[in-house]
Amino acid sequence: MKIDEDLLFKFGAEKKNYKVKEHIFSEGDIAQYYFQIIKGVIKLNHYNDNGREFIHNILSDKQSFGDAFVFSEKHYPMNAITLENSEIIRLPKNRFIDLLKENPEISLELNACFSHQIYYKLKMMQNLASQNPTDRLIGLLDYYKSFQEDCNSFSFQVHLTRQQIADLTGLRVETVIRTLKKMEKEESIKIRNSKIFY
DNA sequence: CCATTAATTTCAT
DNA sequence: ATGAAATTAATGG
Repeated sequence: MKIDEDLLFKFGAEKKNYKVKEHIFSEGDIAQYYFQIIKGVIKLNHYNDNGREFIHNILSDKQSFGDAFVFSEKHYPMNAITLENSEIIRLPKNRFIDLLKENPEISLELNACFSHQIYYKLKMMQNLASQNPTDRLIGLLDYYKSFQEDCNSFSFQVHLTRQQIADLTGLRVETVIRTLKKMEKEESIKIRNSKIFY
């Protein structure tokens, strides 16, 4: 989701700068803001009982996060942590709801975004249930490519490290490396200087 | 350069 | 086939 920044400010949003590795919110906090990235990269993650990290999503410029939680009184089930120094706009949730009431077209657009998110979350879930590492990777790549304009094959560079891909798919980094190589051989992806194109 | 981080390989299970 | 540990490559200051 992307809302015009001036409009957000008009409704009382504030801009905040975060250093790399800072928590924007943490698991257990109550959602009180709509967040949108002006510039930077953040990850939404969770640590399981063994201390292993699972990344729900990695987001960058012009993308929002945590939006789904402002409509309920739920606690966040995950952390939001910056991966780079980032500028982020935040709008208190009641003001955000005012904004939506006065701008029904944005409200509709938000529904479209939720729809997109739910669709891919569901697909990711199905892929994660698969034993086949290739399926999990393809699912992830499709998801990231879905934000991309250009749908030509190999036109999309994946800006994720091997480790991040592993944490997003529940695979080990070695498995990711081995599977990517196999996929390159099968020509479903291209790799140039370790950069992945899909 | 040196230090840090990421990618890949090795090796044991 | 998989993952921990070791090695090698790249990135950044």
